[in-house]
Amino acid sequence: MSLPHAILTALLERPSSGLELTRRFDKSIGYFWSATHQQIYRELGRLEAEGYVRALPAEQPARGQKKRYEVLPAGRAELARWTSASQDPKPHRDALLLRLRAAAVVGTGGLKDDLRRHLELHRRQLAEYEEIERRDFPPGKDSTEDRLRHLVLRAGIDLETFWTQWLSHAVKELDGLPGAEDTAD
Amino acid sequence: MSLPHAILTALLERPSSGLELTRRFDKSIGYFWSATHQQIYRELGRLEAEGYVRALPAEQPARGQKKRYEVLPAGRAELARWTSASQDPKPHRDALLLRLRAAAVVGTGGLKDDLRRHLELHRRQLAEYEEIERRDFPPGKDSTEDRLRHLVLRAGIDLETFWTQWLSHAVKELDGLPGAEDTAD
DNA sequence: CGCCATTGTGCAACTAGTTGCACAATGGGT
DNA sequence: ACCCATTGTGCAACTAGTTGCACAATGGCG
Repeated sequence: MSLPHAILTALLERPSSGLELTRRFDKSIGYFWSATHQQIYRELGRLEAEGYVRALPAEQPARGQKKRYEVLPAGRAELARWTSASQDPKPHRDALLLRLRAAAVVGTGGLKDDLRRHLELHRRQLAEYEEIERRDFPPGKDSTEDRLRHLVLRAGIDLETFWTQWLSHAVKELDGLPGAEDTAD
Repeated sequence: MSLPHAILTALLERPSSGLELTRRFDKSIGYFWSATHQQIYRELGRLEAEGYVRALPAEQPARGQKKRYEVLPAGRAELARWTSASQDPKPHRDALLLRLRAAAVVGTGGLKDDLRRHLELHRRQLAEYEEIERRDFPPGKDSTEDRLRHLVLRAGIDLETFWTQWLSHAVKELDGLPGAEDTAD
């Protein structure tokens, strides 16, 4: 139940319209909390109904009209409450690990190619994060806000580093294995 | 849409009743694909209806009765198909990173304690994985199946290692920061 | 001027996962 | 013999996330 809080955070960083939010969710925030535009519009409606955000008044509130939202004090308070409240980690779900485990039973046929593909995707993501780090966090930028945001980015970088290493290892390991016995019935 | 495949994998490793499956999902498989007993029972019903598994016949098919399920050939084929089909990685969702980012805007009050708590949880999980590695994968156990399962376990170990390191670093960083300014309005 | 691709907003239906409860059988204690 | 805690199975309702579509405004192009 964190999408509303992700939106509040994004709106506090900068008041935006639904579409702008959607774009920003495709970058930065979306790296660890993704959302489609449909989710975002729906949630903006709810947040407005609850008095957490409001639409900045526009002359023409017609349909295909840009509506910018800003966070109200109640929204900021709610975000602060949520942020500091203790939360249990959600259980992981990783389909790739599950498939590898299944492959131990039904054979590794076909899986190897997909591992390679994932490796490539993670390499790309890692490169993107490193580019962001270079661009947004040059030495010297270390206000409190910068340090915290940098910390989040470091998590992304280290995670992608882990995945590229593990996947490289996995691919190598599968290459050394007997291979695709009983792939399908 | 992988719960049915997680269940098929578990049942191929060993035919089980709903409750046995539930227990095994609290260990091993559940480490990367968690499920509650309610989900499992519901899914077993579906898998049976689709002809992927069947209940081993018991004398008294009454209510509080153990029912053991086994995988049918169609189920194995479906699992093999799913395992080797290419799948895109699901977008991540990590509430802790989101909260950290929110904290850059609304202050870090309260968050630090929870980071420490999470650090402790990840340390415990890491220790558990390492114990499993010692117990189940002594040197020499390296059949194809063992190698694949070990690979999965390694992913778990490396992930928990990452989290403990990152969280240690994050806690240290927060300690050096001005602290809980505008925590709540 | 009219067409139509693009931008921006949104609803509705569906799927997956979670929470809360119910209830039968079993087996040990009194 | 009876109680009741534990084990095992399951339904129903709810919440969150995804997919598919719809439709208005804008602006460039023939």
